[in-house]
Amino acid sequence: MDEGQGVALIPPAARQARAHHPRPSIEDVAAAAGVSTATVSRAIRGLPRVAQPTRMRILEIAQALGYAASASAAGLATGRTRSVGVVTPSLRQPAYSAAVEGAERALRGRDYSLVLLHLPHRSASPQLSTDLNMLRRRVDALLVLGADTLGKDQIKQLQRSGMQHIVIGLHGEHVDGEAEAATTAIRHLVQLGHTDLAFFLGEPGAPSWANPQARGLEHCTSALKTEGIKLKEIRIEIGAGAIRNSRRAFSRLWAGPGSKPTAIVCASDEMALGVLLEAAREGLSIPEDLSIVGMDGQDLGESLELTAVIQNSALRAARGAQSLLAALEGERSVTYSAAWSPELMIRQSTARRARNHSAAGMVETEPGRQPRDYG
Amino acid sequence: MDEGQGVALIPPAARQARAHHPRPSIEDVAAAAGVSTATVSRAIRGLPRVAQPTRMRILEIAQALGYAASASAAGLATGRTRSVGVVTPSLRQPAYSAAVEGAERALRGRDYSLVLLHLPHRSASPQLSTDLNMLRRRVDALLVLGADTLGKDQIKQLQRSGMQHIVIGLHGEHVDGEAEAATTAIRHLVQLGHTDLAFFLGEPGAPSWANPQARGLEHCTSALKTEGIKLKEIRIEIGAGAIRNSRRAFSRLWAGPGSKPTAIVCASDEMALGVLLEAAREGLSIPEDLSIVGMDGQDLGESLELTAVIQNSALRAARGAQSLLAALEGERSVTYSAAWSPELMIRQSTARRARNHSAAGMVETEPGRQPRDYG
DNA sequence: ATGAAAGCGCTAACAC
DNA sequence: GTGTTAGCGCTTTCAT
Repeated sequence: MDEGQGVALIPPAARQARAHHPRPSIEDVAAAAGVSTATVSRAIRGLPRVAQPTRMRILEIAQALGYAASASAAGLATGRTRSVGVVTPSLRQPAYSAAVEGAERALRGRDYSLVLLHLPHRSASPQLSTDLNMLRRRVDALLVLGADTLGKDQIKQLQRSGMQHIVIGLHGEHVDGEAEAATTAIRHLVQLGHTDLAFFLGEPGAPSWANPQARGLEHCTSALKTEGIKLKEIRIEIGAGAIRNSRRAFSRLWAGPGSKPTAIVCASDEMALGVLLEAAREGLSIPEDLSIVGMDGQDLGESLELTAVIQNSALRAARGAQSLLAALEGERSVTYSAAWSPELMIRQSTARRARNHSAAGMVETEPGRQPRDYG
Repeated sequence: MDEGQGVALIPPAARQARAHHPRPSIEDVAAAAGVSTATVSRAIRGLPRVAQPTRMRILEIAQALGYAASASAAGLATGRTRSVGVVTPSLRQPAYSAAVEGAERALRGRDYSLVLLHLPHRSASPQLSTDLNMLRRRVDALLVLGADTLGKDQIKQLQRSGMQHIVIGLHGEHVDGEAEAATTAIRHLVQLGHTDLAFFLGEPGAPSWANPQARGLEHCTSALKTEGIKLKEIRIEIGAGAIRNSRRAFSRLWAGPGSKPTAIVCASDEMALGVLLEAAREGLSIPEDLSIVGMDGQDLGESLELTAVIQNSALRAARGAQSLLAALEGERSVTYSAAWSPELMIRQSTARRARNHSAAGMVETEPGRQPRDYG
């Protein structure tokens, strides 16, 4: 790090220029063009009541002067900032960073800018409210990523404030996204003929998307039991330890007595990776000997060619942003919360259950099916 | 997706309220407190010339009214927006998202907000300049992530505009970050006694940090040769195909004739993962049979307990942001570019070369060393 | 098609 | 310690 004595790249002349804040104002442009500021304003924003030649001249001059309207002044005059706040609990988790990317794209496409607020812990701290409040006067609307990012009270506060907002990923009264995702994954495997499954999921109390412990899942599992399908639930620490822990859990599972599952659902791609590594070590072929379904399935899942229940959070966030903008421009209210509907992305890590699957894995490949180059 | 007919969670009453934009202004607060707006302004911003009881009263009233100063109005009055723009080429790559996180933290800690600009392709398109220009009037300073994010002309333009900015990750005249990182990694392995190395790196022309093809690296490699150390360079597609490709490359390498390297440097954690998977399949123990060094080494590398050359980009970005703020508040100029100094993070994937290491791997473990639970 | 003028909500001198 | 006042740079009627 050498910020302190970092190389100053600008020549003294430019430095001078900056020191005097020589940013041209709309008046400068108006004067240079010999018109009023009102005309310049219309011309630059592409509003109608300007003669074509006049407009051209103004645009040229503005360009030459390097003029751009001050966001503050425009904002004060119009009452709108042309920016929306995006609050996310994480930037490292692919689902969230993808969502932020999606939102950014949607917003920038409409000439809105995105103010990022990173709220790692969903606490009801006064600090948090302060941060939200700061945002409130800075942006026209709020896109909240993650159902648990804001507490109920904060959501209420938002609603009271009358600020337009959308919460992406909320599992509300009607839909439980997590359970739905888990169900989707399990259904896929059952359809492939698997009757002995393991489910690697988060510890009870784990936050957000990695924790499919909702009653929807319990419905699903009890339904399974009546069909004679075994589903062993294995709780894994999520987050940084997910890979290590799922490796360990898989080893234990495989070394243990009793029948081995022919398919595993993992609540995150990291867990799936752990299973993949350990399975490679055991000499198992994926998906011939063992089917694996991931969740979240963005970058890592894609690279690993993992069949996964994906969130397409980028698209969802983009849509959310679009709704927000539509509401802003159309004056209508969209203050609402959207539920997450997961999609199943079938890739290379699941296959129909081998007919004569032994308890220990290590079975001949189904005829006609190429072994994958998985470990 | 159901934004269109999404559940509106606010009751009609609140909806009414919003419709009338009932945001209190500073005058409302002043009136309610029986003071002037100037006093309110001072009180709220914590400026000195306000009596303690007055301040308390004002703060209370402001709180009760849900007042927060309009950023636009304040910005127009002060000439500063209290926000800085962060431009990043990516949010998915851990190094960048970590950097954004770091910057956000630093900025929010100082009550600045962060406006995000995502510029995936470093093109000289007019669109890009437009976007940059938009930002210019919206933020007080710019933090540019990535050496290649902006083209030379755009940097020049920035400099001319006099906007405060810092570029993080630039390998300038003096330091070549990539080569330095590669050198660091290689040196580590050589010190562990390895004399036969492979280097998985990006294709020529690959962007930014994953492409250590600078002349610094060539210096390093030629130096190695004179020491009798073999370094086989293997070019791998980076990005989405990195894992798959490095698996393939490793298989080929291992199946091929001749001596096998005892250590591998990977230009990204994804490549390292590919190697890890394939090594597990070959029955190799890491690091006993094979040492692996990753690069970028944030989340994935950490989870895999990979020895890696890390960028600590979060810290770097935070420092950059701090410098920017210091400059903004102190009026001094910091327009400069910072170079990246990589650090070696020694974790579990490298070990001293086994004494009687066979060409094929599969060697007894060094006495006294626990085999890792790697695949 | 263009211009004059009245703010938008806040801050910062300056006066008291 | 507190109030008065003059803008900040733009948008937006309303005239012309």
